[in-house]
Amino acid sequence: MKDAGKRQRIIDSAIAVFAKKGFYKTTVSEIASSAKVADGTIYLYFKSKEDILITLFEEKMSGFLQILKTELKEVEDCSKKLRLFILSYFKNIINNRDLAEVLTIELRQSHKFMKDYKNPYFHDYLQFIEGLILEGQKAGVYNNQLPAKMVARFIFGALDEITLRFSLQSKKWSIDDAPGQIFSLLCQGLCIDKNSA
Amino acid sequence: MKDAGKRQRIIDSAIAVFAKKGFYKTTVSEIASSAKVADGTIYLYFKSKEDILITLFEEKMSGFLQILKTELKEVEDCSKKLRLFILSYFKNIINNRDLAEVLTIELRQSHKFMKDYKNPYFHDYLQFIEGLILEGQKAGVYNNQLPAKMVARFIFGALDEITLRFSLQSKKWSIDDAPGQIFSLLCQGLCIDKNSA
DNA sequence: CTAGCCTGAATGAATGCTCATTCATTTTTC
DNA sequence: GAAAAATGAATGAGCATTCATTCAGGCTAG
Repeated sequence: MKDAGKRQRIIDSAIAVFAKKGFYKTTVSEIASSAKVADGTIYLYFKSKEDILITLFEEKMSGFLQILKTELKEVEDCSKKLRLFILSYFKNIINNRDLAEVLTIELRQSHKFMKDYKNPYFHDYLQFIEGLILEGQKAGVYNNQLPAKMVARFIFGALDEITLRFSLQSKKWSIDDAPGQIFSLLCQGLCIDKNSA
Repeated sequence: MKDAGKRQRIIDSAIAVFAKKGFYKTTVSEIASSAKVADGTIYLYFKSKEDILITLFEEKMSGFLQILKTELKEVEDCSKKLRLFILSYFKNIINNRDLAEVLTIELRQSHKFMKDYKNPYFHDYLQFIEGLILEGQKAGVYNNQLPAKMVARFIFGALDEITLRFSLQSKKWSIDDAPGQIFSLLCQGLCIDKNSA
């Protein structure tokens, strides 16, 4: 019988190596040796190198979305939800930096390197953010002049960039403060006086 | 004498093909045939396939920054500057979608696939945004609780994501409205009432 | 109980294909 | 008619994938 633990080891090793060298520069041998497995064994568990990446996307992104949904289930107030979302996002990214790097960097080219793979999980994830915005708009708390889809992209892009580069930066801002600052920037904007713009 | 026009054609073809297939999936032959040039000719103008990409970064990013700086030179008011920046960013991205795709997607992995290439031009670009923020903070218009470096990343990430995906999206929001909406979101935030957060 | 058998997971060397790069030759330029 | 520029077929390195072989442990017949 095939070994689920071995399969997991391959995925985890792939995440680490992809994060370090990028998808194209990592060789299947490297994943194999990092997972303490023979090269050929990889192909007992996955169809191809690309299949490892796709599987990884699906399992990890849906897992992440699951966590987010669970964590926000209790909360009622939409701004509290948004704040918690940002916090949770940060926490998860920081604790899985390799994964975050693989998901976001390779995601960007996914439509190019996997013909007709549409990243349904990424789509779900964006829809989740969009849902948060729509809710706030319906409640009359968020400005409903702003298209929710666009706001969702905006938030995703901003969070993605900030968390992705967090570690590489000469820490001019602190990880503990960042989520609060981002929430404030998002909700209240950059300007001190709302009428000054 | 080497032909500057031919060199340019190679760069432009590379942008188109990289955008379509990604750096790793494009072959030098494809660039060559798209530029109507023999494979070997590429190597008279560039050291390697990677060198094409690096050159492309340097020339295009510095050119883009140049344009931005020129366009903003006249403006005094920092919020007008920010608004114009967003507008100009959109305009340039929309008119050079292939380039934008190459710069941002491949940029994300550049530190992985080119050993020790540090993207100085990207850094300059971020510094430029940071400068806009600092200026506004000094003028007392922008909230100076927010670290300018972080805000710059935030803006870059948001704009990057939105413009990058603009064309691929089922246009739920319009290209003409987007820059204004983004400016508003950035300056005044998502919430209708500043004290509701 | 146990010797022989069977199954299928695991291995890693061998295969073969895909390009980046080179370079001997041809063409253009002045 | 040199020198420079361009060509594109040939080269060979790198690497995903395959597959003949090994091995472990469970099952059966006697």
